[in-house]
Amino acid sequence: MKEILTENLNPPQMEAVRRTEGPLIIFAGAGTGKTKVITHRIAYLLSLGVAPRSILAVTFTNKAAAEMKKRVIDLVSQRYHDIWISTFHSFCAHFLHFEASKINLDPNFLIYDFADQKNVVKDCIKELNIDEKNFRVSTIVNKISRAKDDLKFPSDMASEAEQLGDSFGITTSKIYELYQKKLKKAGAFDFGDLIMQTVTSLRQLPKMLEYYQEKLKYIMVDEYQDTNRAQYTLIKLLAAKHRNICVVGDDDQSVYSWRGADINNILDFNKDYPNAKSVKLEENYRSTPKILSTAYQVVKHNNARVDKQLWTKNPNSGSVIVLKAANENDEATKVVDLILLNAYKCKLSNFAVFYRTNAQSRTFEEAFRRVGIPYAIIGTLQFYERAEIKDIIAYLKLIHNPNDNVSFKRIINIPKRGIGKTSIGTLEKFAFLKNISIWDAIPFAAQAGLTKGAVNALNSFKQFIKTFLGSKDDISVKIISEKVINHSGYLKELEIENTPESKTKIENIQELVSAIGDFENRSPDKSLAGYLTQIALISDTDSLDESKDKVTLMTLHLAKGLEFEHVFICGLEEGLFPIGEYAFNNEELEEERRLMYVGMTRAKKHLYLCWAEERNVHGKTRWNMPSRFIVEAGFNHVLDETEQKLSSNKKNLQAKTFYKNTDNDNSDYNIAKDEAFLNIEDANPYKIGTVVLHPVFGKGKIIEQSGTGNNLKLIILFENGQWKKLLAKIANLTFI
DNA sequence: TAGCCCGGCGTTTTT
DNA sequence: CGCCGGGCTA
Repeated sequence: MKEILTENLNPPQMEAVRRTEGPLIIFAGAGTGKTKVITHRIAYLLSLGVAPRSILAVTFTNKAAAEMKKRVIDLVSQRYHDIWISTFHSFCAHFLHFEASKINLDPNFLIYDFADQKNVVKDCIKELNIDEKNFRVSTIVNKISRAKDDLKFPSDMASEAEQLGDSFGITTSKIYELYQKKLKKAGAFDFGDLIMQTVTSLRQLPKMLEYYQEKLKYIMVDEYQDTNRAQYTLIKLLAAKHRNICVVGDDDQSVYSWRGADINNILDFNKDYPNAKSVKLEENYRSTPKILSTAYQVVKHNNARVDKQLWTKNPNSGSVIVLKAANENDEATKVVDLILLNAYKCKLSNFAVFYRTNAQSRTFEEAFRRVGIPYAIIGTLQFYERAEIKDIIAYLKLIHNPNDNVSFKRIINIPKRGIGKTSIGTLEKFAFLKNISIWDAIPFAAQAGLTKGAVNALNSFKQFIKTFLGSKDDISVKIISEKVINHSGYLKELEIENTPESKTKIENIQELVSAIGDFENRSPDKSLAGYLTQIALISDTDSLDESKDKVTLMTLHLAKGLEFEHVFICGLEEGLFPIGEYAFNNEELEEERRLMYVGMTRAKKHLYLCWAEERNVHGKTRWNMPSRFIVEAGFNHVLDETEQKLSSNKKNLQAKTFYKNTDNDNSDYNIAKDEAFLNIEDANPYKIGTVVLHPVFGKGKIIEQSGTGNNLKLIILFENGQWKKLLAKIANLTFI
């Protein structure tokens, strides 16, 4: 058994599997068989006689957890199904649920998602009379979430802000404090709370901590580079006794710092565990040598990284190509053309288009529609984020817990019951003063001054919800949901609307009902509470349905972990990718670069780097320089040629559409002539060579101009070596 | 109360 | 340009 488990592994993989005792860090580069190592390691532990219940493996996504579970079970036998393989969040949710009585908690807690959080923060801002203009709701939610990622309580945020004299932080800490009170009242945790509360409880209850430390003898963490402070602390606490902690990750693929992930957790692993063994998996089974070396050229520009270089036995075929477009439509057209050119030899599901921002997807969507190529946009609006789904879920949440004000407010007037903003505002204020939930305030609606119509509507709504309250634990979630949909008037309103949109909504609701049916067939805990917990923790990024033959479109962030024959990385322009208007700080730039690296290493055979000279952003045209990442990838001539073109200013300078990096296929794709830069003589003060002062970028020299009048565009080389394309009219330049 | 209009704003989002 | 949210009006 032990031999069988390790015989298909390469030497470092084998070492990683066999090193079961003591701290171990596995640097697992893209496509190096990371999941294989983790699953084999679990199987190997079991073969050594380790009890399944002593093993904990944590991942970030449900998809990864499911995949891991499946592969472990494939390797060993079914009877080992009770190994704890789950996401951080579901581990903590289970922990809190299980230990609820010991930590003085209602085990039926709700889990609030981002939208719920925003609603609560909105209420807090109103209640505290804070000027909404200066405190944007999503900014506050993010700040609160970051604080939780760092295990900071409102008081911590307050004292930190006071020390810095940061008035924004002080106000945010007040919002945070009230926010926590509201969540507590509603019996809800947000995602950050799940982790933070678990850590806090374990810290406060040494006996309980000891129990878990003893129980979980072997701990594995996947995607360790993406852990935040709270997750890091959780693992450190749990592993402190046996110290059999194995972390797997790739610092080069750390792209979530903006969500609290700290790349130093992986880079400093050896500081936390000085005797840690380190294994590097560098043999790549996915990509061609060309792709790997090109990706390495880019990522090696980063300083904050452990040096490692992927290599492969794969044959040197395929290509890495730069694709230059005149504008975003041209970019999409060229991508579509190339897919059509190559589609005869492979399936559409072998193609993926990556972009930095969701807004870029529209152009591609239009282009794909135009030629009738099936496509799937991943991640724009997830199933459980759709309004109609959230509405039905809100009904279920309210049935589960009528004190859930967020859900109450969401559906009180959906379908329309004639209870508008004013009524609900009045009732809410009343509830607030009496320190009760809105639900409990309904009997006082008339007293609170609501109109007769509103009072009646509220009462019949209450009656409707009440019909479920007594029996919610006895009838199935599916039946509850069907009753809600049919008897609340929700479905009827959609049917009457009878638009394409409303029809889609009805379909989605039907899909939800069948998903609930699935839940009841699968889940051991079939209660309404169990269902709500489950859906709160799942997203459907795994809705990537590989059975359908479609081109995949997604942001680079979502691409991590996936692979495709043909990968198009689009919008490779300064300011878009790397993103940002002004100069980066180096950390941010390095993260952008890692994102580029992630994108590039998704490609198995063909990698296309696309950029457009001109792009419509927020309704305005922007002129972009090619991304430094294209240059770093070794295509210096893209920049050289652009600069040359800018400085020589010759009409009809010939520009090759593709800059080939291999001698292989696609050489038949034709070269487009480019006339983007015309030589316009024009009486204006912005002569080429003039030195100007820009309020943000400082001193610079005009090296190019195009357009006339209001449309006069200048390309200015600034002192720090950056060049920017600016519209003369709005650039606010002064002559010096 | 509900629907319309206008102004502001505009990365990425595993749970 | 297109979305969202707030405020105004029928």
